[in-house]
Amino acid sequence: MRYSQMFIPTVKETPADAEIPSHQLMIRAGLIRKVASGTYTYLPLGFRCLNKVINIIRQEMEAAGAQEILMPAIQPIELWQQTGRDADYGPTMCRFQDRHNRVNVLAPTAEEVVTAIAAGELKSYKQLPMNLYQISPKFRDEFRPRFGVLRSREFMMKDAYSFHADEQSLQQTYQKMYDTYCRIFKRCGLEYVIVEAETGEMGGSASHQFSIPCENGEDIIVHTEDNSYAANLEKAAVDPLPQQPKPQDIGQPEDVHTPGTGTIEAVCDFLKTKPAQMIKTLIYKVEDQIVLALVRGDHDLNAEKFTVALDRQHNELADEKTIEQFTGAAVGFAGPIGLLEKASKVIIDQAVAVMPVAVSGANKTDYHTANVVPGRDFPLSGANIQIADIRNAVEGDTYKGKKLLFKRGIEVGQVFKLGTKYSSKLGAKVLDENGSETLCTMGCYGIGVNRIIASAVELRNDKFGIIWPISIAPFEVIITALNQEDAEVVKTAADIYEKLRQKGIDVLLDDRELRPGPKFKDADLIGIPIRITVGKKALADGNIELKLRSESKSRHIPVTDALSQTLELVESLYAD
RNA sequence: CGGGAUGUGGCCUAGUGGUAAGGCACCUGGUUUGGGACCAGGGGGUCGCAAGUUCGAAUCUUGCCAUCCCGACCA
Repeated sequence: MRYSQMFIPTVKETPADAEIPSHQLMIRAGLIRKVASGTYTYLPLGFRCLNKVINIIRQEMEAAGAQEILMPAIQPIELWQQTGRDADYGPTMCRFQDRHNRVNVLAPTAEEVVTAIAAGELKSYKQLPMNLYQISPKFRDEFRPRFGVLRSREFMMKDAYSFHADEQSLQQTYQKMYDTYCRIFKRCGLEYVIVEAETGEMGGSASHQFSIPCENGEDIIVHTEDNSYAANLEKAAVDPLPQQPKPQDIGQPEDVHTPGTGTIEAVCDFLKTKPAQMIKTLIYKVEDQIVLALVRGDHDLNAEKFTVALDRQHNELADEKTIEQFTGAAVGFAGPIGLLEKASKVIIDQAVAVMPVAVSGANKTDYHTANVVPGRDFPLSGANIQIADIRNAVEGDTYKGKKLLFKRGIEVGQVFKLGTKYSSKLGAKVLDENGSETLCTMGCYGIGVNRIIASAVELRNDKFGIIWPISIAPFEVIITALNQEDAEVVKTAADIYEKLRQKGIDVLLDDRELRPGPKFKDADLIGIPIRITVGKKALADGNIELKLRSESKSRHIPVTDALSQTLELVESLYAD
C-alpha cells in the first residue's frame, strides 16, 4: 500500500479519556476510533492487525482439526432459558424485542446455539469427536466498559466447541486445544502464563486460563514462588489458617450502641477495633431461600468459591428489603447470632471458624455485638451449616504450605471442560457402540482477539509509539521515501517496494509529500518492525538505510542488497 | 447501580457575570526539506441539552444526557 492512499489518522496529542498505554496508542496510531462507550471502529491499520491475528488463529485451529462455521449474533432467549444461563448472565446479556415482541439476545457466546445444532444433527458416536469454531463479534453489556478494547461491549472472539462420546476423547481434544493455544500466543509474539481457572457461568469440571502478565491487567494471577501452583483469584485456594487459642476469660456477648456505622470501616473507627476482628454477614438469595455467608471483616467473599460451595446454584446478593425483613435491622447490621438458624443454608469461611473472638452486627439497627465466640455463641456445624474456603486469597496466605504471590494479567484465552451441562439440557445425544443413547460430552475454547492486540501494544511500546511483533504488525516493512521531488529517490523506493510485494511481503510505502520529521514520527508511532529509509544523502553513495523499530541504530546497505537483506531480516524476526 | 470528576471548532486546553480565546490539525500562496518547519492569508463553534436567575450566562441554579475515574457477579 501507498501511505498517500491510505486512511491512517495519527494524532500527536494523547486523547484525554484514554488511560492506559494500549488505549492511547491504538487511538494515536490510527488503529481504532471510539463510536460509543465500549464500542470501537477498527480503521484500516487496526483491521489489518485484527486480520493478522485471526489468520494465525484460523491456521492453528484448522491444523488442530477444528472446522470453521458462523453462527448468528441474534439468538432466541428460549435457548438461554433452557440452560438457565438467562439468569446467570442477567443484565450483562444484551436483549431486545423484535416487532413481534419476541425476546432476542445478542450473542455473548454460543454454547446454546451450537449444542442445539449438535442435538439436531449428530446421531452416532462415529461422527465424533467434532470441533466447531467461529470467529465473530460477541456482545456483553458490561457494567463498566473501560481500557479501550480490553473491556468493550462488542468484541471479536474465537469460540470453539467440541463434542465427544466419552471423557477420554474430551481430554484429548482439551489437551490439543491447550497446545494449540500455546502455539497461537507464541506466534503472536506474546509471553503468556497458564493458570487454573474457575468455570464460572460456563459450568463444567476443569478450566485453564491463558493470561498475559501485565501491569494494567484486570485479572489477578495467584501463584507460588516456585510456580508449582498458579490460578486466577477466582479459583486460587488457600490453606486454612491455624486455630487461634481461645482465651478463657471472654465475657458473654454484649450489644454495643454503634449509631450510623453500617460499614466495617465505620464500626472499626467507632469501636477502635480492626477489620480482622470483625465478622461480615452477607445475605444471599438462592431462588427464594436465604443463604448466609460469613467472612472475616478484612476478607472479601469470593463469588466463585461461594457458588461452588452452593453446588453451583444461581445466587445473588439479597436486596435491601429482603435483608431488612430477614435480619430485622437496617443493611449493615446483620450478625450470626440467632440468624444462622433462620437461614436455609450457611457457609462459614474457614478463617471465621478459627477466630477466638469477634465483633459482628447485632441484627438490630445501630447495634453491634462484641465478645462473639464462634462455636460458643453461634454454631459451626449443623444440618444447614458448612465450613468452606469462600474468600479471596490475600497477601500472606499460603497454599500447600507455600507462600502465595500476586500479579496482574490480561486474560486472552480460556479453555473449559463442559461435560454434559449443555448437552443434557438441549438433548445432544448420540448412539454409542452398544446402540444406547449417550449424552455428548463437551468442551469449549475461547480467545479474545482484540485483547491479543491490546496486550501486544500494552507490553511493547516506548515513548515514540508501538513496537509490533512482526507476526501481527499491520505491515512488515515500511519504506520511508524522503525527498519526494527527487526522481532518483522516488524511483528507488518504488522499485524496492514492488520487489518486496512480489515476494509477498506486507509493505507500506510512505510516498507522502512531507518533511522527513513527520514521516519518521508516524513510522515510529505506527510501529512497523522494519523500516527502509530512502533519501538522497545515502543514495548518493548508492545506499539505503535498514532499521528495526526495536533498535535505535540503523545500517547503510547498498541499494542492490536491499531486497535480500530485508527478506533476511523479515525471516529472522519471525524466527524469534 | 453507588461515589467522584469533566463536557468550549476534528484534537489538546484557557476563560468563574459584560464582544468566545490560544495551540495543534485543516484550506490557499510562498519559503523550507534527515526527526512533528516558517511567513502571510482563510474556513470552521446555538460553549453537551433543557429550563430558570439576571439588563446581560460558557460562567450562577435545577433537571436531564454523554464521557471518564474509583467501587461493587466479569472474557
